[in-house]
Amino acid sequence: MSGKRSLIRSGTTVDQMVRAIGDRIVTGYLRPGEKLDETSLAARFDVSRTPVREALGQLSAMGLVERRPNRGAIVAVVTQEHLASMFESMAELEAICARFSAERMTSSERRGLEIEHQASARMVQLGAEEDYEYFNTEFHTRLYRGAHNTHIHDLTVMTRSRLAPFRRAQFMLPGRLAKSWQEHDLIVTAIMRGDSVAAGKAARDHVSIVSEASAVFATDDRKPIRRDVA
Amino acid sequence: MSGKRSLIRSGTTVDQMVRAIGDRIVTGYLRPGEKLDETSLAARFDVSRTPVREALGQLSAMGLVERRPNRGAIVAVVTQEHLASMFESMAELEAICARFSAERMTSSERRGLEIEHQASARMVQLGAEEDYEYFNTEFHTRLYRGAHNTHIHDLTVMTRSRLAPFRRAQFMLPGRLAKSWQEHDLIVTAIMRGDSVAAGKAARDHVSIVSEASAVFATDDRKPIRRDVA
DNA sequence: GCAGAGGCAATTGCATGCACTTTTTGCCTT
DNA sequence: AAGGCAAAAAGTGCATGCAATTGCCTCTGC
Repeated sequence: MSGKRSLIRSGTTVDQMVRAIGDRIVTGYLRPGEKLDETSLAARFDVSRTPVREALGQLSAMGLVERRPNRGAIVAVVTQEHLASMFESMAELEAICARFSAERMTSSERRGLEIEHQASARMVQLGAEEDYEYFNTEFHTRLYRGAHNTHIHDLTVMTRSRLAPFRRAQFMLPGRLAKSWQEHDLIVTAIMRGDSVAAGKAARDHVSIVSEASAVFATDDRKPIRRDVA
Repeated sequence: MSGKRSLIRSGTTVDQMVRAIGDRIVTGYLRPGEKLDETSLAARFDVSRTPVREALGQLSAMGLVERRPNRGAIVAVVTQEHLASMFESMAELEAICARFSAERMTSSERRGLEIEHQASARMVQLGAEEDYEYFNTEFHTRLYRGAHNTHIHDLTVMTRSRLAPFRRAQFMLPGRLAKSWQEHDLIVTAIMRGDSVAAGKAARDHVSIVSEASAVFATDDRKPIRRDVA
């Protein structure tokens, strides 16, 4: 290899590739269907093809990329039907997390959730979409952790990341911010009073609404797919 | 490479390795904590280290093996806590599948489920454990499919396979066969009358009981781990 | 006798090379 | 001019080789 591995953080080269490529997929920088050329990727990141290949294999196991034997890899393309199934699953998973959270969160976790949630109200007033999105992620992560079930946590995070590209622009919809906050409020309130059934229902409804909001963007099938890797 | 790839079926070599190693883990032939030596595995399957490495990477992404950078891979070792979380998740996932199945199964799917279920009664009478276990797998698979949600299906199958090593001997427990059948019967009945709530509850309870039965075997921490790969 | 340092064997991580498959391009035929 | 075929180009799949890291063993010093 020429010089020091400049960009990206530490870990083995393969891990770096998984993160680098995975991030680009999750953030929507690489679009579904886009071709992932081993040689180009290797050149782009200044490594040999071997770690790139391994990374693609792992991403394929995670469902983020699709591998066609002898025909290269592409960013996983999801059908409308599969997308719907993922959103529905997400709703159920979040419902479980919320339900468990209502039953199991420690008092300090409850406090943290409440505080963060109240703080986010400010973002709504200011219409600070980016900031709110950050809070939003935090909020949901708290629910996943609060469930005190590592496996559910993993499944949920995984599903969430696969949905990420399709949820990207949801807060652009007018009034979505305030509505989101109100939905969060229902969840928080239910969790606070330990009402697991209500918490589950509120969380499920929340995701369902996000799902519908996202469908708008999912259906506007965007331009022909072809962009440079870097 | 020396000759034709003899054993195992088709696909790329990496896929074969994933299946071969994954199967050995899922079936309990390779035990949690067991070291997975790249060179030995490569020699065992008569391939080079490259596909073995890739396979280990993918299995690691699936959670079946654990990779310690520069220190080799081992069969994923699950703590009691993580095991419990997986069983709990499994109960919830099965509950979802049963609930959706009650709502969505086509009449032909319902018919198939009922017929298969009734047929399995015979296995119980005969005490045919192996046969029943096969029917059992079929039964649950029908539930996963009946949910008509590919993502939930995938999550459930994945979780199930990770639990497989720990459920192996559950039917050895005396009377477990008959009890299992009765639990299935509750699920089937609920699905047949479209009672999604009852179906979900019955499925959750079913898994919970399996979980307890399995705990017996999970806790008897077995002999020191060291066995030949082949 | 034990703790720590140094060196050696074993194993992993990555790069490179070659064979095979797929895709493209250009020519020929109709 | 369009279709089809063939050869070449591109790209994937796997094997092999080498550098680097780890773990172990020994040897030394206390």
